[in-house]
Amino acid sequence: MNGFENDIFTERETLFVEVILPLSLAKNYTYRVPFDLNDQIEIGKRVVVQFGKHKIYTALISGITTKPPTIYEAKYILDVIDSAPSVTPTQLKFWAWMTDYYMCNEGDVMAAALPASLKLASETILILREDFDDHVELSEKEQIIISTLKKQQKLTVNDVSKLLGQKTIYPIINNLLDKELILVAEEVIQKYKPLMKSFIILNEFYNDEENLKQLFNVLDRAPKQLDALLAYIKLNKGGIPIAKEQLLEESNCGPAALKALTDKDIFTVLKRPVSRLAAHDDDFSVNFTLNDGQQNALNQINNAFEEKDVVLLHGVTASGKTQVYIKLIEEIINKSDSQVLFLLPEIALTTQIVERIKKYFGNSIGVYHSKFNNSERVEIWNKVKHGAYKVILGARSAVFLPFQDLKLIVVDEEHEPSYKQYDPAPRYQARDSAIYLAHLYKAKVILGSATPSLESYYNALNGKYGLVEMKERFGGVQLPNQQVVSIAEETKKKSMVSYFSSVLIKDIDLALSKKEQIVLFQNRRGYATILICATCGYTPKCVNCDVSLTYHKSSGKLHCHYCGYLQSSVNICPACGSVHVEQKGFGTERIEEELRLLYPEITIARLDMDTTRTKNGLQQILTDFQDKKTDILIGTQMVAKGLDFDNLSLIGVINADTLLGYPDFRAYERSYQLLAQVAGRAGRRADQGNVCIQTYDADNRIIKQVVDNDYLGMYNDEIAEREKFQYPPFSRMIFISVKHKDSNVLDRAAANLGQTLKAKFGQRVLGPEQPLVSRVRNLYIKQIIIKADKHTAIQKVKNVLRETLTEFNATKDFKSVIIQIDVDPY
DNA sequence: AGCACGCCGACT
DNA sequence: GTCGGCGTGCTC
Repeated sequence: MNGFENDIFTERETLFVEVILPLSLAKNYTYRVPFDLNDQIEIGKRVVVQFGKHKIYTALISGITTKPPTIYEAKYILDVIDSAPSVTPTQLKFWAWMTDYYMCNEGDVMAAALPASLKLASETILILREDFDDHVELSEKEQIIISTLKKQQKLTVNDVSKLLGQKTIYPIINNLLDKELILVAEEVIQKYKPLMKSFIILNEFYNDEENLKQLFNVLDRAPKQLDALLAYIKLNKGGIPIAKEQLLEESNCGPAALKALTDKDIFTVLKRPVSRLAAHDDDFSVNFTLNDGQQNALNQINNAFEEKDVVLLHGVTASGKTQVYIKLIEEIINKSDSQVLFLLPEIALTTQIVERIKKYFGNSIGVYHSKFNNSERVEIWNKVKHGAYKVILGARSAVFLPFQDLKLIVVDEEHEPSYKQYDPAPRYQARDSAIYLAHLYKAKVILGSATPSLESYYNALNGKYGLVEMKERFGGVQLPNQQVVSIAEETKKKSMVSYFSSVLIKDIDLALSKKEQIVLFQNRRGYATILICATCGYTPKCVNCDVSLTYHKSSGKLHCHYCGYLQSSVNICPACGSVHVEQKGFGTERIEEELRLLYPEITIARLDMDTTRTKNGLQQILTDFQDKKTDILIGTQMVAKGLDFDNLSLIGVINADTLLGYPDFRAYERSYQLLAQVAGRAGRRADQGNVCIQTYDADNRIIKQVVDNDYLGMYNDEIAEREKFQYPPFSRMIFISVKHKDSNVLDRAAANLGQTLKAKFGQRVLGPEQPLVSRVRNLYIKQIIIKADKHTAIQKVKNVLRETLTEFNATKDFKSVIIQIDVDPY
């Protein structure tokens, strides 16, 4: 073969691409490239492929090869969507790492990483054939479908299912296809549509002054149209089209006048895509100076970055960590044209801190979190990709953005549990993932917290991370005065009024008399009242899950907090017929009610999952509190995070025991963090604030440590416990959840898997054990834990585990057993 | 994920 | 018998 022939051969070479589908599939799939798309193929570009008989998906090219697959015939890709890769090679590396580290599928990561609008999917639709024969005999159901199609020309598969009220519909659809009455098509839903707005421009003809003068004369008798024209001339800057809204606002004419002018060809209307994202002010300016403590911290951070890639900034509440971050960010983006990622817990992103940072960085800042809709997310994605955003404030999913030149990642409140995604896969820790991401970009990471996670502090003390401490509160703000009230004692003295101790009541009265605001904290996620029959002890339970239902006053119904099951409340015990059905336990809703009885004239608001479900719910509650429309705010964990109010002087913790009693090795650490955080909200500016902690366990060391502000004491106690029982950071944990709808099958499966794993890892395997809630959504659950020794290569453990699970799932009896893996489950 | 195929109980 | 639900396997 000579070179010539070879050249021709390469030109017509058949290419195959390996693609990632946004589905939870164990492997990637190979498609064949039609010749005419050969030169468009590039890793990171999105392609349209058919997967299965009906569905069309957006897939991502992850590899290119010329070797055809041997055991099957590859399908052709249908199209290439992108002209330039949507996903960068660095992102793909990050995805691969996440897939491997968190033991999930690449498709899981893709599904989580790409904004929904970048993933098109198809929907099967039915349409009536033009040549269809009206005389064919039809069954009743077929009749329904056909007559509906005559009325509305297309139906989705889902519509048909609803129309007939049954799940199995494909046989019916197939019959209709056979009878040549309908066609099915795949309609690809293009999810991202740029937002189009109307712009107005004056016909060129009137650029000539003489013509314009004439126009004025003509319009003399149409004052509204004249107004519109004058407004146009006023706004006009060198013939750039003017937004219709702006023109309407400036003139006092209505749309009718504009329409008249357009009809006369004096104005032309142009449709143009505009950004959905609100524009901010001009360029940024960081115009404050750090105090000595902050400047010192900044210098130390910069010094530490010389040797370490990660620095932990441990600063007490109100020490002004944010100012330090801002200076640090400013230095970075001034020095080079690079990017900074600023991670925050979800909840903090809707509050003041964002406004504060926006103030400094203006237009070059982007915000990314779950409350944004899809189209907004794509716009942010693109702006990050093109480098228009220098600073990105985001919740955990912001680690997936297509950064160009990332130089720094700030992880604020690094101890926050919300950095961990629990469901669905990828079950990733955004803080830990950010550290790997930074490594890929050769960027630095700063972890900040007033109460660092034990892992991070341990890493810092052991030299893996740099450590910078800020011990002074900003502007000499005093620590709040914290008091612990024993509920047990007050109950004995009969001085409790409902859930409130005499001490707390006194504090509330005092604050109210001074017109200061109050936050009451109750760590029960919104709802907690369960019903119990006083006669027989019966408690209504969820039909799908092994949990008691909780009573919601607002809906008057019983809710399952795990699967969303709803049923009406009971007045008569279904088990024994007794009418003595009582409420037990208390959540924020109950506290609110009791408080209203005590303080009927006071404005009370509630902040929890129930009241913040809507897009603006949270913001509204916070704004009202800020504007002092609310006197008392009752809330769950949410109140602990990122809130910063001038006039807040009292924080009451209704019951600290619910935190401490949690059966988890991290319960004490979490309790400390939460209580310290809550306390830190009191009196950030004004005089010394007050914190009142009610508890049955007044001697608990964690409560003492919170009151004494003794982080180090807490750390030392806890780290000793962790070492003793070989919990992280002295080991690595992998949780394996085994689920099945049959509890007997589950028991055997879990026991079998536990045994197999014990044979390979010995003592490091714990369980199978029954979790707290042993049935969710009709699936029984057991848990196996692997505590991998810190010194053994975790990679090896994972490899063995992977093999074991593949083998396990191939076992005949256990095929339908669902296995979920959670690496670093905290 | 979502569809086909095959098995099995319930209902005409 | 037949219809429809449900479990299982497969998709390049």
